[in-house]
Amino acid sequence: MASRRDVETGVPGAAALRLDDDFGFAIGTIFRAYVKAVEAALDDTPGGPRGYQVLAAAVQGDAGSQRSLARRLGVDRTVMTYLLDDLERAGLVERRPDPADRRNRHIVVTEHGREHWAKLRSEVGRVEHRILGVLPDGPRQTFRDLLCEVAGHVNAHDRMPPDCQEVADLGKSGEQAPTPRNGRRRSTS
Amino acid sequence: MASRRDVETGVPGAAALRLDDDFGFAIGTIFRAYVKAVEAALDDTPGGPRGYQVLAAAVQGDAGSQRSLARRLGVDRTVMTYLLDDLERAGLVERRPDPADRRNRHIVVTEHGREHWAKLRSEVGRVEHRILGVLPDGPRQTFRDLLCEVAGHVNAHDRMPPDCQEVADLGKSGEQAPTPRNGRRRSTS
DNA sequence: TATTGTTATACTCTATAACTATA
DNA sequence: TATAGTTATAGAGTATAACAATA
Repeated sequence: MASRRDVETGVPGAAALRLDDDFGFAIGTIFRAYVKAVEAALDDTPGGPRGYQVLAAAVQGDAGSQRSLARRLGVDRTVMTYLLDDLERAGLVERRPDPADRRNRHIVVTEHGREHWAKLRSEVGRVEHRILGVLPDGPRQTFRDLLCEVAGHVNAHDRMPPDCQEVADLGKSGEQAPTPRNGRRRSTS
Repeated sequence: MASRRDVETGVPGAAALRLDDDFGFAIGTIFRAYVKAVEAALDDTPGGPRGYQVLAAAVQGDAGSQRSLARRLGVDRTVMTYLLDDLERAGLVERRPDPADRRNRHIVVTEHGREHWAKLRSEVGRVEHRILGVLPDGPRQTFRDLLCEVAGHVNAHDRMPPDCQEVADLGKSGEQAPTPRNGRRRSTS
């Protein structure tokens, strides 16, 4: 049960004293480096990484309505509107009104969007390959599998799958937490 | 060399079609969930996760000057000023002028800061433990080790260690990339 | 002149709250 | 009344540039 670090900290899996062994710092470092590199690769894509994910969902064909897609991607529905405005203006996706419920709008890729995504996909893949390049083949695949397993679990608990949505109501109100804590305002001019 | 997915994509380690197997989505999901939970745990700590990391460095005793610490944490030096303003006002750290070079200011913990950090440390550890809770002990430690290995590599390549800083000049100018790409401005009113 | 730290300003991103239309 | 989508406004976070003190 106890890992090697527990002797030091007394807490299972506690944050380490050394920065290069801190979980939060490690995942933050990787995430920022990945986002930065992907943003560079997605320079000509509206919405950057977000737009790419929307495009990916649309290519897959199961993007669904704006609302459900926004929930799945963890963004606010208003952000999704802006995102789709940009993607639609670039001719990558289209908003298609749902005949069954005319309040909904389904997101579908255009042919151009499909081609564009195919190109982006390989570029993004190269970024991932570069970031994970330190690890040998075996450990890299292990790491990837574990990462996806953890993410899947987090996703299932934090933001319920779009199907069993009604179970999620446990005091948490809307889409995202406000989190204003950094009260920095000195300049009153 | 080729993983199971390469057959589909043609690119080693390429982003997957399915969202739950996408590297970027996975690490983004974990990172956001972690930050959100940590922010909740660090509600009474100025600067949130950033402030916690500054505090950790100060407790460790090798925080150094504001500049070097900012570089190590990957934040702008102006942000570091605001961060330290808040932490100092809360009585957690102190700015101590460096006798050797009076431009520098060394960051040191107060006794209160040390006690506060000890409490935060265990709370943050619990968050990590909860996020990684799906994985059995063995795989969890494996995942942690691989994560830190990748992060260490990324850190060494992306932002050179504070010592051999002069090697880093390869066209990249300052601290952080601007990255304005999301040209969304419709309201001209 | 270069660098550390500070301050002020502008801009980007996001949240919130209206509003419209459908149900 | 409730929901999907849109729009406008306000706030938080960050970058940029100017500045002061020191080297």
